[in-house]
Amino acid sequence: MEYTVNKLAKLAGVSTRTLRYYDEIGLLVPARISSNGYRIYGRNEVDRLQQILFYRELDVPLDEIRRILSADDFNGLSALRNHLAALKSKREQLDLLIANVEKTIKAMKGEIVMSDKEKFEGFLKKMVDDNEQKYGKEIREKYGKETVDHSNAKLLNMSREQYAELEKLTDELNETLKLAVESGDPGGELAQKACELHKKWLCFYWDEYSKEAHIGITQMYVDDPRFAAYYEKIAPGCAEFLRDAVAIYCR
Amino acid sequence: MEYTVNKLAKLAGVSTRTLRYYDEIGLLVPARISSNGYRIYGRNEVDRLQQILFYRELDVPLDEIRRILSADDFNGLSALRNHLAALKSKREQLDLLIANVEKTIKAMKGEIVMSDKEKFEGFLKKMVDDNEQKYGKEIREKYGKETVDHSNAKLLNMSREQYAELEKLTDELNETLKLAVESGDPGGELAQKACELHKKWLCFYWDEYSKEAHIGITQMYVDDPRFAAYYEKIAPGCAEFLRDAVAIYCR
DNA sequence: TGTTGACATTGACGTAACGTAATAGTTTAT
DNA sequence: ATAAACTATTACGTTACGTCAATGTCAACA
Repeated sequence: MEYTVNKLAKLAGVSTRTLRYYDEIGLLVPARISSNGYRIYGRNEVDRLQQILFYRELDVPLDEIRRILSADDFNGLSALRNHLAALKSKREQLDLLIANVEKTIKAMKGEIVMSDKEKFEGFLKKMVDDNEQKYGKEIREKYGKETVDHSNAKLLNMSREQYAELEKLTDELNETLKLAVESGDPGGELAQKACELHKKWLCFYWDEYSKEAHIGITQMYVDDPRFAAYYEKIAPGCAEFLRDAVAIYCR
Repeated sequence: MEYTVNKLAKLAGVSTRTLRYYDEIGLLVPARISSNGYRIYGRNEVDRLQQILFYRELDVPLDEIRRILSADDFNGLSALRNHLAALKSKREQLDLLIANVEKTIKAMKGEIVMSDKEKFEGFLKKMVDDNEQKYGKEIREKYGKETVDHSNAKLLNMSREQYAELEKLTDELNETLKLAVESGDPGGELAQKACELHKKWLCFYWDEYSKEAHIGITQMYVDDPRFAAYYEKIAPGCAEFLRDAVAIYCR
């Protein structure tokens, strides 16, 4: 049950370079180093590598894979369930693409005419789907299936102008949020402006807005490392700040 | 029907940088450059971009996409059909992965026990599938469905030792081939050795060997740019050389 | 008319996830 | 004992862009 680099590499169908790289970035560290300096992998590493490859298959960056696998609350089983859901979602997306290609073939045979927009439909849906893949399950669990489906449906039905508007709103929100965090006061003017923008932003996805849901989702931004990471990129401590600000905003 | 970078980028869901990069590498050149130096894309470019994204979706390197799209015999319709087949093949692979994950979940719940080898089954099958994706259709068309299916089935059923043997044989074949090409004589000793190795190599995939099929497939190595590229990497003019050598070998 | 803001351009350097030598020590097989 | 097959580290190359930076252009508004 002990493998050297080559053995494990062949078993898993990856290169030895890959294994050394994973060691280098601390993603998959050998169980031990033998006296001659060779990397020795054991059962645990085999399992971990399997997990890694699963996520890699989904184009999850190695950085994030490490985070996922080392999350405090990491639970192999639930991670796999999530993974399974993601795979199925990917398959649905593939089905969309396949349908699009079939449609295109028909279009080329002159049977139908496709608009420029339609030509990229598979890819647009893919974007929605990526979103779904990342956050769908959690949101679904917390806010119910209909909310999410509705949200996606809304996104798909948006016109180009609406989409542009959403993009603009997003930028404005992020900018305001950044300044607000710098100001440091969750009850301040900037922060409350950010809350309002965030509410508007949410209403792009939601059909009905409630203060409880607003508070709930900002709490989730704090709890879920994926959301947290997103907001952390805007400003340090941003998720917490937004949660606190929204708590005041909704009072 | 005319788009500037930003317009086309938003339409297709890619970045403007991507479009400028595609221009830079000659993959998607604008229809014209307006007087102010702006890139202007038209209907043709929209279609071409759609094709590009299709292939990109399949992780085909941009280099190869360009080759595919610019092949002399390129036929949009048949390319799309090929693309469709590839997508469907990808979906099948996904199904395998999904099955594997489900199995893993069961294993984690203690219902079944998986061997180390089984743990990577989805990925091994993926390799077969990649092969299939690349060459499946052409071979299928020329040699019939059963030959290919059999070939894949054989590959999947191979034991680890057999697999190692195949790898070794492949290396030996490539090495001999390289030397043979350098010698320059298709009828020479080295070349004929290479032919024999190639025959052995083929027999790893085929159930029955025939001289005609051997000659046929080496001809295809010359005709099909994808195979040609593979052999070109071993030695310049390698595909042609092998074809000529095999013609002598089978006489 | 001047200025502003949203566009466009070309460099040019950064990045992720390895591939691919080059060089050198170790183990295994004949 | 010597070759073949493995291991190691170091280091530069590659693909497909992301991300500034510096600069130019265009439409609109005060």
